[in-house]
Formats: sequence, C-alpha cells, structure tokens
Amino acid sequence: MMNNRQLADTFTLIANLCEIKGEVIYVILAYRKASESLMSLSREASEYWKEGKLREIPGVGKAIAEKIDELLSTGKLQFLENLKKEVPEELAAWLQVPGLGPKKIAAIWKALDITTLAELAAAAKNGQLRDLPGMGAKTETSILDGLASLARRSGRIPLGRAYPLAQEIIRVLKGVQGVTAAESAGSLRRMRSTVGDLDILVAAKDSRAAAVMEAFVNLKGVSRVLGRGETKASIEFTDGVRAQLWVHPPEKFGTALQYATGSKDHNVKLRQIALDKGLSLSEHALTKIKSKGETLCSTEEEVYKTLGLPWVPPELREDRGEVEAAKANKLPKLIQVKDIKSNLHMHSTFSDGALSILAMANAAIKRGLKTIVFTDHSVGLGVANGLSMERHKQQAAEIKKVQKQLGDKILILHGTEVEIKADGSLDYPDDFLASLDLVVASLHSSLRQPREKITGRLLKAVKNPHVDIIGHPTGREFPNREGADLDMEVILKTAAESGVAMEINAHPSRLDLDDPFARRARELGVLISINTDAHSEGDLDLLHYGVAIGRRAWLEPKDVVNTWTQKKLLEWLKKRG
DNA sequence: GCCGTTTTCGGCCCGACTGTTTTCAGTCG
Repeated sequence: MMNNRQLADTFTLIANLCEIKGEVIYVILAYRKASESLMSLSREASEYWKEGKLREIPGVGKAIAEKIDELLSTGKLQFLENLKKEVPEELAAWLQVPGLGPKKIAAIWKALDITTLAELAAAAKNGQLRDLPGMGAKTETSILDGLASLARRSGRIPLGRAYPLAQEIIRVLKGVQGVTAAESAGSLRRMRSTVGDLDILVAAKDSRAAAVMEAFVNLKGVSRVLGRGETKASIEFTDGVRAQLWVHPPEKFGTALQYATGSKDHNVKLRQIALDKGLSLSEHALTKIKSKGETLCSTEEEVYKTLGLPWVPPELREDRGEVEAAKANKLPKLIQVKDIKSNLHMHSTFSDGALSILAMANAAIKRGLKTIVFTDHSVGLGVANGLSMERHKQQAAEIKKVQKQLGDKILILHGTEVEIKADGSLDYPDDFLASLDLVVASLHSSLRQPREKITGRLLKAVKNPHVDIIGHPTGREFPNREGADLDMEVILKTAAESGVAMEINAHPSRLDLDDPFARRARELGVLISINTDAHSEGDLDLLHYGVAIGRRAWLEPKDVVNTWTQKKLLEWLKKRG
C-alpha cells in the first residue's frame, strides 16, 4: 500500500514529465498542488480512499482521485507508464539543475537524444549545446555550474541550518546605512522544518539599494553570485545553500514582506478577499481596481487591516483554515517560547549528555526554566551509555544532592528515556518505571520495520500507563533518516484515550512530531510536550524551533504540558503513576 | 486538472533577471 509520500512523489514525477512534455501550465500546477497537499496530510490518503472520500483532499478532483485509486488498488498507474514512454523518466532529474528548465531540457533531449545527467554534463563540456537555438557558451557553463551545485546540496535545507544563517545575514544587512528593516520571508519565516532556500527582504530607499546589494554579495562564505539586479540578488554559499535578497522602499515593505512570506495558497486567498473589496493586492501596493488609487503599506499589519483582518502569524500562513479563522476573529492564541516553564526530556553525563546534573540544572535556571527532568537513556541503548537500574540509584542520589544545593531555584525530577525495543516491550520492568518521576519512551532502533509491526510496537508504549511522553515519535533525523512508517492516526487516537503526551522534539535535526501530525494531535485532544532533548547547554537554546513547529500546529499554551504550573504538572504525573 | 456565498465554464502566475537576442524567451520565486 502506497503511503502519502510515495503518492506525492508520483504526482510530482507526473508534473515534471508533463512540464518537459510541454503540457499546459495549469495541468502541471494541479499535479503539484495535489502532491503538496498529500505531503501535508496528517492522515494516510489510503484511509480517505477506504472511506470513499479522496476528493475531500484539497487539490484532488475527479482525475487525480481516479489515479490515486488505481495506484492504491494496483500499485501502478497506466497513465504514468504511458507518459514515461513519451518522456524518459530520467529527464525529470534535470529539473533539479539550477538554470535548466523544461524548455531547454526538451530542446537538448530532442536534439541530442540524451537522457542522463552524465550525458548532459558531457554534452555541455564538449560544447554541443551552444549551437542549439536560444543557447550559447554561457548556457553551457551555467549548466555545468548548476550540475556542480546540485552535487553539493542534496535536497532541502534543515531549518536548523537555514535559520541561524538567515539571522546572521539579517544582522549584517541591518548594519548597512539606510536600511530601516530586514527580515526573512518564505518558508523560513513560516518556520517549516526544512526550507528550499533563504529569502531575505530589506527595506531601504532606492538610492541605498546598491549598497545593500554590495553587502549581500560580499557576505562571508559566499561562493558565487548567481544574479544581481537593482532590487534583487541571488547568492550561493560554499555548502550549496542559496539566498535571495529583495530590496523594497520602506513605504512598501509591508506588502512586499506579506507577498514574499507566502504561502502561495495563503496569498491566493488574500488576493481573493482584496478583489471582493475592489482591491488588487500585489507586492507593491493595494490598488483600487476602479480608480487605480494606491494604498501603500509599510507594515504587514496594515495590509491585513486594509483587508479587514487581524494580522496572521507567519507560521499559520499555509491555507489550513487560518484565513477563515482570521475573518471570524478566531485565530488561536499561539504558544510562545516564554510560555514554556519546563523541559521534560534532557540528558546528563550519566548517559550521553555533555554536562553533569549540576551544570545542566544551572544552565536551565539561567534560561528561566522552573522544572527539569533528567531522562537519560535506558540500559539497552549501549551506544548511548544507557543506565542500569543500579546506576539509576546513583543518579537519584546525585539529583537529590543537587536539588538540596539549588533549593527552590528549580525542581529537578528523575526520569528516563526508555527504549521501545524491537518487540514493543520496554527496556525496564513496569515496577521500576513506576518508581521514576517521569518516563519518556522512544524508538531508536529497528525503525524500518513494516508499518503494521512498528505501529503495533509504538502502540504498546502509548498504552503503558507508566509512560508519560512518547519521545520524537517517528524517529526521523535530518538530513539522512526518514521517520518510521507509522499509522499515526491510530497512534494519536490511542494517545488521546491513554492520556500519554506526544513530543515535539525541538532539536532541529528532528522536529518530530512535525506540524501536520501535531495539528492532528491537537484536533484529537492529545497532549503535546515540547522538549529540547538537550545533550549540552547550547541545546537548551533550540527550544524555539520546537515552539515554532507547535505554532505551525496551531497549539495554544494549554495544549502543551510544558506550559503548566509545577503543581499541575506534578498532579498530572502523579495521576499517571 | 481543480474549483465555485456572483460562476459547472473560464479563470488560475506575474514580474525581475539573464542570456541570447536585436525585441524576446526561458528560468525562478
């Protein structure tokens, strides 16, 4: 049975091949939209299918529903097989090459009858492309550069790499004379767990734009300048990460930032609302369609206000109901970093952490935390120096000692991150788990088990009354490991019944649960716990990534156990046993 | 190919930049 990712990949492939084939753009957009929609689904498309509700998936109409039906029943799609006979499948990979689009791909393929990236590289090197219509020597070097850059970067950039880099770029650009504002935009500002590239917007008078461009292309670590105009520039860093810059006059910064932040679908909805009011919304202005009178907005708040809406936090702008909620004045009061009072999943030198109990507790105090729980690894996770029950006794004594030393500055609890073993049993006996303050149960191994088996394995932990939190539920790790193939709908429903909390692991290499699942969890009334899984002092500062995912999932403080008072948290733990 | 609180047909993604051109096509966001 194909999962959502496989279905989404199939429709992306169809879109790519159609594009090279020269299909009308709207057909291609429709397949892309369906693919994105499948990826952001919190439930499996196969469940919609079983219920006969495929067409309830946004972007899925009659034709695509039929294709999904065929894929799920037979595992194949005749339409795609036919398409591949028209356009060789390997050509789809060419679209990844920066600077190469469908038109040139088709032209090269048809003229030279080549289909692999290696053949493309050879053709460019041998000067076989320069005589093709619309191409020249520069096209060849651009393709070779593109191929090299493709080899350097593989796929999307984890938020944990993109965010700090963008902050640094913004810091430098804000220092340029005449710059009144600088912000990230795009999927980075919406805090998606991975981003394609970095979009940066700067507000500065036209006369200062050249100086901003200059600072941008001369940033530290830039390996090449991909383009540079008067208001727009594009660079690539040595590791292949790309960044775009747009400079707008301060009086237009609001519309520009709104436009560049997206998402596409959110902006489509806003433009519709504008049209209903007789306005046309662009990145430059809100324009009265009849009189051509322009309203300029220097802030996003003004843009939304002109449309009769409250400002919508960027993390919500995915067209998942936020526009409708804004209209009804029912936007959620999203969780913020300052709401977090506790960290319920962290490590010390007892297992694989870098700091002692005392050092870690002091680091937590410095960051304003009121409660922390040491959840060092369990005995079975040998690679992480997992604790025997005997060593747990030593840890308990150490925690007691440090608690005495620190007094009421912080409450230190003693827990564990217990391994969910390959057979679904936990790494410690129940009575031992019951003796601990808090239990996080996590998967670290045998993540490639078949869906049914690994789902059953996790369900056992979800149902265990001694388990309080399921840690990084899918086990995914950027950029190399995909999460386990879990039936998350069943897991979340069971979690709602058992009262166990599901974690949003804030470490940027995990961000697990990701927001579609976390949103579904909230809908089902599942408690969420946002934790850093800190192994060092610096890890404690990664909390904001987890909170961002929580915001993308529409979480309010009450949905997240880490916002609770010490009293409420302890009562919850006591009740769970 | 999808979608509809005016529409089941006719809109949807438009503008900046680059390179190959000599007034424009392709790419990208």
